[in-house]
Formats: sequence, C-alpha cells, structure tokens
Amino acid sequence: MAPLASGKTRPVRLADIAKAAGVSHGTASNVFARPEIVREEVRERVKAAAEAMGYGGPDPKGRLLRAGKVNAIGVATAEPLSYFFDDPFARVMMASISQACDATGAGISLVSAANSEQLAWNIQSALVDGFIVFCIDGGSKLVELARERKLPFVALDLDSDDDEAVAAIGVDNIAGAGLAARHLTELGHRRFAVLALPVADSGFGPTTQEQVEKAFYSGTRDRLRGYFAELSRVDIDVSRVPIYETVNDEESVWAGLDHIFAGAETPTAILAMSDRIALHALDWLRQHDITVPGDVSIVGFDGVPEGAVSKPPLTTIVQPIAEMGRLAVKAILENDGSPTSRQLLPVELVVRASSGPSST
Amino acid sequence: MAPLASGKTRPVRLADIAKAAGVSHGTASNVFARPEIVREEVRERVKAAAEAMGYGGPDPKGRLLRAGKVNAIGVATAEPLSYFFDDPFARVMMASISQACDATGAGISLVSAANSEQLAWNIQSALVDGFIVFCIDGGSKLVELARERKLPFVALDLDSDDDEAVAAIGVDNIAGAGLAARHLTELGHRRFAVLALPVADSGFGPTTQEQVEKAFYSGTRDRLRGYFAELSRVDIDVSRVPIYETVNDEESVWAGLDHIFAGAETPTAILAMSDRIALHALDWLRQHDITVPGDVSIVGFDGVPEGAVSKPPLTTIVQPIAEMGRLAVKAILENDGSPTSRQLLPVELVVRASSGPSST
DNA sequence: ACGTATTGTTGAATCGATCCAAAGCCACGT
DNA sequence: ACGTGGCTTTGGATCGATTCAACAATACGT
Repeated sequence: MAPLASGKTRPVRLADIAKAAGVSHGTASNVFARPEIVREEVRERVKAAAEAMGYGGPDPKGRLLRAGKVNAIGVATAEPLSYFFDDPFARVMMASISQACDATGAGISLVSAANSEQLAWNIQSALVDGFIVFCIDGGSKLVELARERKLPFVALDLDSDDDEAVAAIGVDNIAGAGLAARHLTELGHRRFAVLALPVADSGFGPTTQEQVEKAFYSGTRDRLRGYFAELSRVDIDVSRVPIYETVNDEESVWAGLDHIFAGAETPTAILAMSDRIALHALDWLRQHDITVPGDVSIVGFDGVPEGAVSKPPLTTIVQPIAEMGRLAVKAILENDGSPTSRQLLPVELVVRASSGPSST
Repeated sequence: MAPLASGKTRPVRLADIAKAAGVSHGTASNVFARPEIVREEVRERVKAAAEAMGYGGPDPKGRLLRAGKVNAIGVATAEPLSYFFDDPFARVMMASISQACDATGAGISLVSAANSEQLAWNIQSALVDGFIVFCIDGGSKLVELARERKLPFVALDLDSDDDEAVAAIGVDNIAGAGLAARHLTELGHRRFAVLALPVADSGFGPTTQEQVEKAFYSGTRDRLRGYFAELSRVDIDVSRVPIYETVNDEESVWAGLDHIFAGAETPTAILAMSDRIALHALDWLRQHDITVPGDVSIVGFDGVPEGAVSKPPLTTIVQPIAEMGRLAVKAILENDGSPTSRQLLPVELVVRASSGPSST
C-alpha cells in the first residue's frame, strides 16, 4: 500500500502481473502453465511484466490447493530427524525409498520431532500425499497419528499382532530368526545368549522371555520367538538362555556383553537382533580378546552394508531392504483408496565369517 | 454426488462438518485451531460430527495458503536423492541440518531429480520457506533455479568467484588446502600427487593446472590453488605434480592411482581433495602393499567421521560441518528479507596416522 | 455476405482452510 | 428499562493459484 513498501518481500501475485500486462489472470496463468496456447506477443508481454515486477513464478502454495496433490511422500519416525542419516538400516532404506521417488518424480519430506507433542503436530500438518512410517520405536503411536490423517500410509516393520487394518510391509521375523538360530545349532552350538532390541521404552538391562512376550515392539518379540522356537526344537533349554535388552547402541550392547560374559557359563553363540548390535558386539569381543568365530559365533539381523566389511564380516539375516522401500513408495503413490494390505517379505541367511563350528 | 460415492477418498471438508454440526465454518475452524475459545458443548458436538464423517482434521493444504508459511526448508542438490544417504559428507551435513531443524520445529524436504528438466520443476514447485543448496555438482544451475524462486536460500560450499549477491556458507578452501600441503612439506615430502574432485562434468582422468583453473567447480579450483601456493612457496615445481581428476568414487580414484603409480617418479605424498577420495585411496594402497604412512602419506579434506576409524586413521582438513548446517538453517529461518551474505568458516588440520615423515 | 471453424482470451467458480470485525446473548448494576 | 462488559458465534474476506464454459476475433469456404 505505502509507496515505500520495497522492504516487504514479494507481495506480488499472479493477478498483479496480469493487471500490469493488461490481461486477465486466466491468461497470465496459462503463460506459465501452458505457454503454448497463448499467443506469442501476449506471452512475451506477460513474461516481461513478471520479470519487471520480480515475480518468481506461480507460487506452489496456490497451485497446490487447487491441484489437491502435493506430489511428495512423508517419511515419519519417532526418532530424531538425524536418525535418517545416522542409522545404517534407515540409510539403506531411505536410499531405496529415494530411488523409487526419484523414478516417479515424487519428493520426500522427513517428518519427526524433538518431543511427541510436536510430532503429532508435524504429522498433522505435513504436506504430503501419504506416509511411510518407520516403526522402529514408538510405532503404535505413530501409526495412530498417521492413520488419523486419513492419508494412504504404510508401516515398515510393524508386525503380526498389530491392527490388521493397517497396511504394512515387513519381513518374516520369526522365520528369519529361526534361520539364524538353526544356522548356529547346525554348527554345533548349544550355549546361547541373545542381544535383544528394545522391549519397552524403559532403557536397557537383562530381561526374560516373559517380558519380551509382552514387548511393545513386535519385531523384538517375533525375533525372540523365532530364536527360541528353533532352539527348543533341538532341545536347548531356552529358560537358561540369557536375554539382554539393548537400545541398539554401543553403550547398551557393551553393558550387555559385560553382563553375559560375567556369568559362569559363557555362551559360544550370540544371537543379535540387529546388525548394529552385532557390530558393536564384534568391537567388544575384539577388545576382550575373544576371537570370532573361534571362541564365539555371532549372527546379526538386517543385512546392512557395513556387515559385509566388518572384521570379521558378519553372518546375518538379510532383509530385502531395497525391495521394501520400493514397495512402500509404490503402495503410497499408486494407492487409489483401497489400502494395500500387509505384506511379509522373505529374508535370507547370508553366511560370512562371524559364525563357525562350536569349539566346545 | 452419487449416493454410492464411498469409493472416493475424503471429499469431506471443514465446511461439511460445520454444517453437520449446525455451526458456522468459523466456529468449526476454532474447534481445531483454538479449542479453548469454543464452548465445551459445541466443541464436543463438532468433534463428534467430525468423527462420524471421518474427517481427518484440518487439511494443511488449506491452512498453508492462508498462513503463507510452510515451516519447512528444502535441501536441494543436483545429485540423485540417494546422495543424501550415501555420501559421508552429505550425511554429516544433513544430520546437523536436521538437528537444527528439529530444534526449531521445521521440517525438511529433500529436493532433487533424475534429470535436470525435472529438477527445475521440482525446485519451482517445492513447498518450502527457503532452500539450502548443495553445490557439490551443477552448483551454478541450482543456484540460478533457487534464486528464481525468490525465496531465501543459502548455498553450501559455493566459492569465491561466484556471484557476490548470493548468500553462501563455505569454508576457506584455499587456506585449508594450504594447511594440508604445508603439513606434508614440513614432514619433508617433495614428490606430490593430487587426487582432485570433479573439474567439469566430463568424467575422470589426468588433468592439468590450467584445466583446473577453468574448473566449473570453484571448490576444486580453490583447493588446488591452496595446494600449489604452498608447494610453490617451498620451491616445488608444481608443473610436475600430477593431478588426476576423479568423480569422488572408488573406480575413478583407483584409476587415478593406477595412473599415478605407473609413472617413473612415484609420489611420497598424496593430496586428496576429499576424505572419500582419500579413503578409497587407502584401500588401493593397502591392496598394492604400499604402506601408509611408511611409503606414502596422504591427507584428505572434509573431516567425515569415517576418517577417524579408517586404517590408518586419516589425517585431514576438517570442516566445521555441524556449524555450517546450523548456520544455514538459521540463515533461512531467521531471514527477514535481507540476505545473509557469504560467510567463510575456518578449517582445521587434524593430524592422524595417514601422514608421516618422508622416507626419501 | 454469411455461416463455420479455429484460435485466443475472459471472468467466475473452486480448492480448504484462517482471521476478524461485528453481532448475539446473558447477567449484572443502577 | 437500559447501559455495560464478558463470552461465543457468525459470515464475509482472504490466501494464490487453476480450470472451464462461454465468448470474441480472425480466417476460410461457398
């Protein structure tokens, strides 16, 4: 309004330049959206006006509302945002999600927050066409939140017992864990220990089968079920297998190993519920001069690339991470109202050098 | 329209539930945006109506238009999207950007595309309040595109010679490179080779100082200038120092070393323009039984975390990556119209085990 | 000269919310 | 009976574009 309004940033709208160029806003819109249908002379005039007035092209905010489609998918997690760039599993998954997005021209919005109140708000107000939810932690709440948006969404790694109605892509944790355990029993191992993923939000420490059965996170529960089903099958008394709940970081894993190896009967085989746990364990073992796989064998879970180059390379259960990412994106983008139902992908045992015959 | 429209997804608007609850749309809006100002009874009625009609809360698309602010910043690069998750430098940078965003409650949109036409479109239509542009590659074009949006934006690692008017955060490449070279000359090295970052879009291969001076990427140019200024200072004939242009990946680095070590006069010191290059070089050297730092010393550039745990740990020039991320986010979010001008951050030489006294 | 394409342009309607000035309602004091 | 003030609620204006049916202008065939 005031003539000296040059300090204000860009109050210039499409309508303004339309007026300046002496055309209707409809025509002005066409100049940008479908230049070929407007006469060259007019087009030039409008473009010149735009240039002169410092107009940066149609504001997507306006277009968006009309079009209804954002053309971006949101990836949500309850972890801090930097999780996407720190965690190996997340990184591989994100790389494959982003490839799928690149291929279809969709954008990616990272959704997360420092506290759960803000998380809710961020999910409610994320400008996306759908969500991919990382259920690593606080899964149920996230799923609940995402569901409330009434947008297509798919949960990654949300497992069996949860609400049937939510679309989910996961792997067969029970079968995978079974594979890992069987591999070790076939190598002759009888004394096991389990390094578990989080069971509840309660930190880390020794835990029990009963606790895990009540676990908040079904992935943790299912993997334990898989392990124990297989161990029981070959008559190992699972009630004597120590289970240590970690929070998937170095500190808790090392504490777990301190605990496990403090016992009288030390294990010859360790079942780690994630590669990250297994890799931290490898460090601890090396530092304690326990050879792998000479003294102790260890099998991870996930199949992150770091496992292939660790010392020794990690025997693990590899998830088809890339495939999962692709499917998730596809599920969101092609969603036509009917929710894709839950999909369970197969996993594969990859034997590398961290497992060998039992020495006892 | 048709009574059997249940297949259609969510044509239910705030106005619909307002009508259903028998209140005005203004009141309905308040129920969600400022529940405390609407009488409890009415509030419950509206919420019930919303629930009954399957309303997922106010659509951010609408809110957005009104509010004008997206509350998200876009991070753009000309690399494929997965670059953000693959490249160590990008990852550290993104982690710090995302921390800064978490702290202020802003979201992050990743902007990229398979081809440059789509890139332009993606940048034009990204729903963001500003851009952080990774100028690793195709920098100028990206900056141009971003500038056209007339949104606040800051370029990362865009250097000296470029347009003065664009806000940029970078490090002092010349000084950093000088530090690296000086460290090696002080250790007695006289025979150098340079593994360069991309000079142009043309692939990899041996190159020359003249070529690099004309480099598309000022970071590459400035680092070489820094190296050579220092080498010249101690009377090393830089015209005889081989420069090999890589594309920052294993293949090109290995090809470069094949080339460099095929010559008659092999170097005792390698200046690598990135840690990623240096780490790949370390692998090559190990495979060729060339000891580091016994036979050859190598100094990287960037300061990525992998450098601290490589074998041997990498001597490098560390950039204040976290600080850069923080500053970039701050520049966007606090931008009040006046563009923050260019900022050059200091770098630091961190001596680890990949450099030692010259053996000759 | 007059209908008929062809091509370009207009202006109203729409997308889904938020904001705000004005009005309604109710109780209270005088 | 009437003014005052505190809550609520209302309805119109607005954000910035796109879309589309209708209209204007020009060229073409007969």
